[in-house]
Amino acid sequence: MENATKNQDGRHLRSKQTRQKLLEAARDIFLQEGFQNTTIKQIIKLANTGYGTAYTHFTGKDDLLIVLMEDVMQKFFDIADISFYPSSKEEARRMILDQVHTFFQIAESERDMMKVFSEAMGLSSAINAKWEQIRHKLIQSITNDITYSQQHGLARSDLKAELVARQWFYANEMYQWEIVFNRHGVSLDEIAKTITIMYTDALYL
Amino acid sequence: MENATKNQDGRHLRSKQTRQKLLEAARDIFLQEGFQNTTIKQIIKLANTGYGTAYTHFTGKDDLLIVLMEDVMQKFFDIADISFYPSSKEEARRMILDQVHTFFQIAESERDMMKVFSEAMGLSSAINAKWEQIRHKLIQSITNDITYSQQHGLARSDLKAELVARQWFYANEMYQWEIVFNRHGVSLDEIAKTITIMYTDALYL
DNA sequence: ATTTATATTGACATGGTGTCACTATTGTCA
DNA sequence: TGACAATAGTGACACCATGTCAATATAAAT
Repeated sequence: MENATKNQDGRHLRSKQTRQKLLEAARDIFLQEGFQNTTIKQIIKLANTGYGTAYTHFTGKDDLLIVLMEDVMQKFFDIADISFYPSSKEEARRMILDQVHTFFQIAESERDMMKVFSEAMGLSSAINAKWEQIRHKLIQSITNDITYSQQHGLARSDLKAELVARQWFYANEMYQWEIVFNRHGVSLDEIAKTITIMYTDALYL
Repeated sequence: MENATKNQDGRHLRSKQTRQKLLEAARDIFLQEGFQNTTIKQIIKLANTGYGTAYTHFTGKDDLLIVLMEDVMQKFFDIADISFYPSSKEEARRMILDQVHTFFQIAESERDMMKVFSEAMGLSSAINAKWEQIRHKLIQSITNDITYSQQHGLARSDLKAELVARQWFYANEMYQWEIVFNRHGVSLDEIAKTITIMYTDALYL
């Protein structure tokens, strides 16, 4: 009666275990094969379930990956929740630099999964929509930070906060992909520093 | 004898015509259906050729689109070739604003094709590589412009030109996609102005 | 023990792809 | 001109992944 979650069946338990097996198998295969090359067959084989089973728990490959994305997404959302109430340009710069570092470090630590996401974004509109959520939340958060700075006389007010926020976010996002794919000889640190200086020198008074 | 191009067969001519028919049909279908939903079947039907014919002229869907991309790519390359020798911050700002406008205007005028490219980039690594060429060329060009400005005492020299160039390009590219997909109420003009001001105020002395 | 509810299963229909052996067309040369 | 060569075009076919569904297995309830 108190057990509010659900009918605490053994059935339900079995179902949850199967689902979990599928998710873990999917993770392994995705990491090994990438999104495109992964087939349901491979996943159910590793998970040791029947073919149709995958479809009773998930709507398809996309859905499987989306669930796996959610962990990583949370890390990004956490960045948006960092408080931002600087009282000077210098303080703002320090705080922003920290955020950029955090952002880039997620890219590094989750590199392999991020590669899969990147591939899957182009292949699945559902996954794309999921990523769009991250974008939206982070841009929203940056917009708030800029607005705060403007209202407290720290930042120039002649530009629309949201337009500036997008510009800033895009630079971050794209550099993040560069880091994921190791496209650069330049250190993560120097990138963070450079883009932060450009941003804060343009925006803050 | 003088006809250096090739064996001036009627065969060769016929072949060229078939190829052209396929390209035109592909263009129509791509615009109508998008990349993913387009099938070779649809293309060859519209082009009035046999199924296998498409494969003798092109390696597949990707290849067809890549050839169609080349026209548009040229427009982007043209931007990179615009000369840039400003003698003051103000002049630099004007010139850069012009470039941004041009860049955005391509997005607008080629909107439908750009949408197809965008979709296809995620689906085909060959097409992705093609787009990467555009990125590379434009970033290279911006890097040169920054270096010139630094060497002539117009721009700060404490930042690596290439890092700044990437940051700038990414903002442009991402906003361009927004324009392509009409994601914004804000005018193209205000976007161009905002990002240019941010960029030049940060970089130029 | 019987019935009901839920979970699992794999065979099947579907649809697109790329290949390849074959046909058709055009050019060449004796 | 007729035979042969070279090139272009063709569509049937094998392949493979997907998602569905009717059937089956397992657990719960009575």
